[in-house]
Amino acid sequence: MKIVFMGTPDFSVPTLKALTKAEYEILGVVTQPDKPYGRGKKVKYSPVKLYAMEQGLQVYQPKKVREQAFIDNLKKLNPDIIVVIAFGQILPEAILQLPKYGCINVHASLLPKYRGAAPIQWSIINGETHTGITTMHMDKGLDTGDMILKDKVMITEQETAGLLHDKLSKVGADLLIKTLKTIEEGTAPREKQQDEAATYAPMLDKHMGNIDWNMKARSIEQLIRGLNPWPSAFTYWHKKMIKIWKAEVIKDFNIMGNPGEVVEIIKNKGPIVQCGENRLLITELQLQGKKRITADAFLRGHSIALGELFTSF
RNA sequence: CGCGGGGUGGAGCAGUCUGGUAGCUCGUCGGGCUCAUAACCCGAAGGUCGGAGGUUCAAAUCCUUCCCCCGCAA
Repeated sequence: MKIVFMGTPDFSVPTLKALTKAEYEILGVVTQPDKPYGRGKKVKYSPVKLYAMEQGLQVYQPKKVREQAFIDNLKKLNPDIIVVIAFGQILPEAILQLPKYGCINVHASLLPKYRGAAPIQWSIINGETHTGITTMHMDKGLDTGDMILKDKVMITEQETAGLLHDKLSKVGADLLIKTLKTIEEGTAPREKQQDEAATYAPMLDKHMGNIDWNMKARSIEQLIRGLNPWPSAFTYWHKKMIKIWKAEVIKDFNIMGNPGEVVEIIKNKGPIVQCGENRLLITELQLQGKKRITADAFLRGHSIALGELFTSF
């Protein structure tokens, strides 16, 4: 089975790694073009490119995969199948139909739920108890193709998007190898998605992390975990941005003060903030320009007074 | 050369502008109080103030340079 791999971020790497370990013939690795990235605006390679180079694999970085030159190139390679995982570009029909076995995709949710760019984060933000990986035959739509295999993963109460991301990327690698085997053997299942049951997990943006203290404590806590490590949940205190990395829901339906108000300070733990429903004990945070520290450590150097407000600007 | 914040005993901060014996809140160790304590009281240890060079009678503080961490923006 001759394979072309398409992927870009960390999430894709374990799958590429699994393919190389399973000794599939990888004709080429397609990843997003190098861009200035990070502080100082330096050009950095994508994680997939770094790994591919390390393995001596041929790397392709078309600006747009729909360019004819790239498609011609792909035809010359003549792959049996194209494996796509978190690549970052939409594939045109011409590519979808090019390989004998088509293009298969590894998606980080149990389809048809959480189609789209950020399924991992949204599953936590929405308080799901489980999610998973689905492999599918790609079609024109966004994550709408016929499903092949699925693997379910539980979401724990402590789960952050980062942890779940790492778990799922490994599960995805294993599931892809299984999927390829079934395709080779001709035993691959093929199940249509029920579009009525579909939900979307749109791309995250920074503003989502701005905590609205009118929300329920539970929802805010899920938001904090779902946006950890990126783009992170934050609020403002004395005009300075503070990222909230960890918090616990404190159940008490009595309202004390306004949403966002510090209503209690627990020594050696952190401040308790009133929310729209229940309260939140902040246990780990990060002041702008500073390192991420426990709320306990924060309180040794800064004094937060009762009645102070966390605000959204 | 994208913008900006920061590196001070084990932790988190102040002090830097306006050079002059290194401070605060904790932690640690010893002692006391207490039925008891993470509470309170008394005492102690612990710092080449990120590295290098320079200015000065004197540098955490001023100048030059390097290293590292972080926020924004991408």
